[in-house]
Amino acid sequence: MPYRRTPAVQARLDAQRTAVVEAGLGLLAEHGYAGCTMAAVAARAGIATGSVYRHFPSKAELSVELFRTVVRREVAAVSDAAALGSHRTAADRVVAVIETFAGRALKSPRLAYALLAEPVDPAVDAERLVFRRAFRDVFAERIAAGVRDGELPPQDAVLTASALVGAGAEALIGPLTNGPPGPGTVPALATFTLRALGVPDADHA
Amino acid sequence: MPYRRTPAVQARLDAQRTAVVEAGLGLLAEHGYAGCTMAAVAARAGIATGSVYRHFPSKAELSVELFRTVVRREVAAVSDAAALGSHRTAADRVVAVIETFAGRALKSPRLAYALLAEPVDPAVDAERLVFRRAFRDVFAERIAAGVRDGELPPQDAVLTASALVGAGAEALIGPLTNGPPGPGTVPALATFTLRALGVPDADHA
DNA sequence: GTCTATACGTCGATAGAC
DNA sequence: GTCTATCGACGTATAGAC
Repeated sequence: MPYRRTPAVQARLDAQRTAVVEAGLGLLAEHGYAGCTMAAVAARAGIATGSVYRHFPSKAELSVELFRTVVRREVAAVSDAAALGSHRTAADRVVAVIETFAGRALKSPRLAYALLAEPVDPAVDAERLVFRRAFRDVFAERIAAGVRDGELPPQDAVLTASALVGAGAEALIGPLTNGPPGPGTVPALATFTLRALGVPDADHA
Repeated sequence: MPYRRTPAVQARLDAQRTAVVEAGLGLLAEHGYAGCTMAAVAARAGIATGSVYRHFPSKAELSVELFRTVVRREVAAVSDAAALGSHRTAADRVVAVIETFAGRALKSPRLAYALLAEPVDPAVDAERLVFRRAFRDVFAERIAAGVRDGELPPQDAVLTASALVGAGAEALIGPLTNGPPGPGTVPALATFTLRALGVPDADHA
């Protein structure tokens, strides 16, 4: 009779895989990809180095999995922030996304840097493009709605959305790398966003 | 008597190195990093694959050299664009940088994509950070001047500069990847830039 | 330019599930 | 008894220090 994987074994394997991912996320948040060595991940997960390869064929694949997990979490957070409330302007919602993301980033600077800018394997780099498109879509939907309602001046919603994604990411990289971020970063970014959307300064002073 | 490298030999080596870089730049512009295999570079330079390693110890190092060469060229182009003329506003100069970069990018889409977003070796990724800082500094100088003169509303010049770098880069990635770029891209980016700087729409309608 | 340190990925041996 | 999951040390490549 051939060997069959019993539910108990499968459950243990699943738990082990989860432990690996959790360990990786912890290391990512503390030391970025630089601290995510296979040996360190294994040690934190309580298994041997070689055993990690039972779940992920290479470090690159593990890194991609970690990246995707973090991205899912962040996209959910900003989507929620954008959806909250029922009578808010489109500009308000876009700003809420920026503020939410920036706030979370500044609270977990090492993780945010890993997500946004840390030099990484090309496989993870490719995922960054996906990540940005997801964020762009969250923006574009709101901006298009604002333009339709006449709340925002005419503009190419997708282009503005892309630009805001890039602006937010790049503006955070500086504060994330150069020591402690100043307290004015998030408000400054919000002002930038409102101006870029075409909301006159008088309307948000 | 030990082997001495004669001037003639040295000259030939230098010429060969130049040929390698030129070949790499050509391939980069046509097919991005994906087309820059060591074999292809060697073939175009008219030498054997192994000979490339006489000049660059690894593909990563060659890639970094190519990246730096392109970046030098682009930074020079936008710096010139920003410096041109003697009585232009700071906002004008910032927009000129954006328009120059975007215009050049859309004329060499494959090269621009390689420069901005193509997944690459981490060593090149690290260079991207340097590249963006250089662009940021070009912006920040002009923005700070504009704020000092009262031409632009109060703002953190470095933050706005970073944001504009990210915005320009990200806004171009879409058009660069999705087939032929629409003709409205550059003007739309210019409008975004002016608004983000805090120039009222009335002043540039 | 050499040398050391670090990290990825593999492998044979062992323990344990079927 | 057979097959599999796990261990952890090893080979190899590479990067950084001196």
